[in-house]
Amino acid sequence: MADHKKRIEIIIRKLRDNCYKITPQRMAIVDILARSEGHPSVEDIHDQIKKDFPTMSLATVYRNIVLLKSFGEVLELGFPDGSNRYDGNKPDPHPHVICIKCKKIVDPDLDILDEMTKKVAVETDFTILRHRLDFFGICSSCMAKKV
Amino acid sequence: MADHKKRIEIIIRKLRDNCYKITPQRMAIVDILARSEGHPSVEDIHDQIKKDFPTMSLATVYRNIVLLKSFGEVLELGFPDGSNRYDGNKPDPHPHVICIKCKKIVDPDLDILDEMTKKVAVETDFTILRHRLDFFGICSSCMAKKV
DNA sequence: TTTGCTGCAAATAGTTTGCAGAGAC
DNA sequence: GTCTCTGCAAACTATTTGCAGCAAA
Repeated sequence: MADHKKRIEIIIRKLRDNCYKITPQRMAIVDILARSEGHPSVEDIHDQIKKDFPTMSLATVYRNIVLLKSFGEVLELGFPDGSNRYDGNKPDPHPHVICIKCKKIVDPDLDILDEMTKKVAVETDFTILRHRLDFFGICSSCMAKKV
Repeated sequence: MADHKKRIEIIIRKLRDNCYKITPQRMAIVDILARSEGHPSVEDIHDQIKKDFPTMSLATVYRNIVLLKSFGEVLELGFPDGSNRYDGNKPDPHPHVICIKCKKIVDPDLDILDEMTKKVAVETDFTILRHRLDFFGICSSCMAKKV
């Protein structure tokens, strides 16, 4: 079974288990988030769904994202400039590499991060629960364009 | 000379060099940011200055922070929950360890970060310009309180 | 004196909420 | 049939902006 199909099943089960209803709008949002290779924004999700549900309201997108976040099934990526992007495919915190030109977001593999977390815990005497690591730069295709 | 005094001098020189006026309100903001051990928010800065300038407006704080950011003399730490904190003492990007209980922010030493940045650049084929690394956890004193 | 700065208030953008009707179960 | 969900519009919060008077240089 395709990866995103599994994610959709997991999310639906969580919704049912917690007595939430499966509405077409909610399903459409879950569907986009579960695929979410591109880390869509609320606007992206809303725009995409409006093709099928012209009356879909932004409030519904926001409400469902809050709900899915509360289950830990969506990762919210808030950026300093105020923009928010979402990942419902890999909802656990992981590093991101962000192109400041085209806004593309890539997920790198970084095995040293766990080791680093331990070092930080020792040094600061904190109990570390989670982290957030973003690299900002320019991707190779934007670099080639030299815009 | 104390560290923050140097920072204040550096910032004042930049302002003068760029023909910006040195007003009492601006100085008060620079002063707080240059000390900024605690990574204050705009509200923090505003509240603190209102003791001396009861008419100080939030708009002035925002405007001056924008100005200082444009010189690279203040680091803005925007968080996913929408809150913003500022560091005018160490304005270059550096990792933070944040207590989710008392909101204290500590700066750890992390020398592996440069190495990690290089690895990411190779792996993703990005030109990395800057990064943002935050660890979220509970500090030892909040841990002891067990609230 | 000149020009930029401040304080106020209004505008803005992103997100949340109240309410009445629609729809899932 | 019950109770949650949705869509709409209004509310809200953090930040920005227009303007007239004020003050640094």
